[in-house]
Amino acid sequence: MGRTPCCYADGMNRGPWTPEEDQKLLAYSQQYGCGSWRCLQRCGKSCRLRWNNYLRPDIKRGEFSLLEDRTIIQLHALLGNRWSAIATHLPKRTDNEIKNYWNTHLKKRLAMMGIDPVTHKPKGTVLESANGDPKNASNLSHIAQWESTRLEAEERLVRESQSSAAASGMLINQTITSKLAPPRCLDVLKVWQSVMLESMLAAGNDRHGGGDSAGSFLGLGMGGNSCDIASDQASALGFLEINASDQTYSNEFNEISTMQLHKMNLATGHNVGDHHQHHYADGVLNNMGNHIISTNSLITGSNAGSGSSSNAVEERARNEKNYYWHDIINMGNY
DNA sequence: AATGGCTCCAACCGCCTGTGG
DNA sequence: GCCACAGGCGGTTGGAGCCAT
Repeated sequence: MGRTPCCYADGMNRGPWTPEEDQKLLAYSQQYGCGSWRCLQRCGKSCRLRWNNYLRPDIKRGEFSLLEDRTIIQLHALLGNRWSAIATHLPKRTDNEIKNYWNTHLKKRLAMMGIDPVTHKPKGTVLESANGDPKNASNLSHIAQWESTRLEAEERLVRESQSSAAASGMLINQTITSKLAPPRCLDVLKVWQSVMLESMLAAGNDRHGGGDSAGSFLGLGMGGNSCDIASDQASALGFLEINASDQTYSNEFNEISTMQLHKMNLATGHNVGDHHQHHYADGVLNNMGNHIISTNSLITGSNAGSGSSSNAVEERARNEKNYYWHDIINMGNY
């Protein structure tokens, strides 16, 4: 069943591209633009692939930097194998290149660290660890809740990006505009931010009404009565602020922060003072880091400070895993 | 020099979605 | 609503190049 692939049509070339074909494709794209790939003696798919992965003028080739490595790992932890989405956050890298790099390098590196490259969790410890232990089961429940929230946020992101693209006419000649435009702002962080905002608002309401909050399940440390809601908002902003140390993203972070600040003020009627931001950012990150790291420790069976482990190798492996989770949490901080 | 194993990556394949008739 | 088609995306593959034996 199914149609015969267009590449099998009579007279269509297949296989590696020749320099002559590349020249023709370049000339064609310069003359007619990108978006219609029915040219040469190649199927449109093949032309698009060749252009996007090889001929495009703004492609950066060669070794991946440490920053790029970490960004890929962190985005993969959040997005999974959604290479095109990951590629939008790595200027000048193609989804195909990132996918290849992941499969040939990063996957192995994570495996060597004892981390499952699919789930980004320590290998062979998460599922077995519940074992009826209520503490571990509770942590698994936290992970599941977080995962569920993440998926919902991603869905929302996709819907928003599709509608905004359609509204602004971006669908016309989408390929070239998306390739030549500056890197889009860190959608993942925006999603994260929105999740945190919702969590904070829920926490704020709970503070008045009592009960468990979404914020507390995320380990944001918002349960204290001494925190006011504006401070909590500032903490979310601060999360972005301190992640903006990389110059590449700092302008976008500032833009996002400003927008989010405005959004929060509108939503709550409170003003979020700048002086709050860094202070609470540290708190949020520490709380998040401690929460997930402590969760990780629990899951892997380690017990920080217990002194029960005399094995230095195991200790180092645990530390590496903790740093790994810190990297995930500090996404964009490099 | 020949050979076999391994790595890397460009290109292909199959599925899905959007669009227009 | 249905169909045909093009484009997008993620998974997979084939072959070139490298290296050890």
